[in-house]
Amino acid sequence: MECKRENFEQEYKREMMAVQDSMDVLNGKWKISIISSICYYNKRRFSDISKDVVGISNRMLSKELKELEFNQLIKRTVLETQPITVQYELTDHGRSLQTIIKNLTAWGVEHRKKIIGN
Amino acid sequence: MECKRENFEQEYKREMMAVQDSMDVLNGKWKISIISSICYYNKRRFSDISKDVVGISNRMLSKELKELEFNQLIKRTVLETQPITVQYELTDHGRSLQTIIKNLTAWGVEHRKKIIGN
DNA sequence: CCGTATCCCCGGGGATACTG
DNA sequence: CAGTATCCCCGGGGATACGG
Repeated sequence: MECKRENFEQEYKREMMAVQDSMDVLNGKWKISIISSICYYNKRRFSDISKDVVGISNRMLSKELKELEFNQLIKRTVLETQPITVQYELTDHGRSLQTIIKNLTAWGVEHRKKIIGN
Repeated sequence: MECKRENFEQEYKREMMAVQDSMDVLNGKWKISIISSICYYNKRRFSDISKDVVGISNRMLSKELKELEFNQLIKRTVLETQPITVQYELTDHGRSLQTIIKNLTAWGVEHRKKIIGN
């Protein structure tokens, strides 16, 4: 009994930590939107993402993309066109967020219905 | 064809908006952790959550709880004990985040394996 | 086209102390 | 116990301009 309680607590601590790990990667005003954009189109260029994610500045897009690349969620490819273009795509690891994004989308729709109204 | 393209774009815009709606509610350093805590225990008091969510201050906990209540994710109940205690629990709407939290937990575990190491 | 460099500001959030 | 009230600071993030 006492033992079970301890396992319960430990298991809980682990889960909390895991959730935090996820949020650390996904936090920031734009991350999820950027991933969504790339995910939706499979491959997407800097300027395209910039248009998709309404309101984001070059500075922030660049910064967020770097972090996502650092966390191995996306892959950056320079295309030797003239002028140079850069393509971003999800890695397998990044693609594994698809379920979460879908759920967030669905939940957002429900939330709007219920709370935001209209 | 042209028409299909337009539908595609429109659908995409909608999904982006929905994701943003979700993130607007869930953003902030502590929200998901707080929800996780309440979700895991079903009912949870202020001081308990304060212990669960390591590092959070009274000020922030209070603020985040208010926002969650405003967005109808949690329900606040004052118990007429001596001294007064306050109980928080998820609403149906809040509980509908359970899937997302589970996915985030699972993803966090994978991410730690893959990137953070150990 | 794809960023970087600067400058600047606001508010998220920490620390601490205090009340019903 | 469950918050408020203050004070304060840092860095997230906007705007603009510039470089390869």
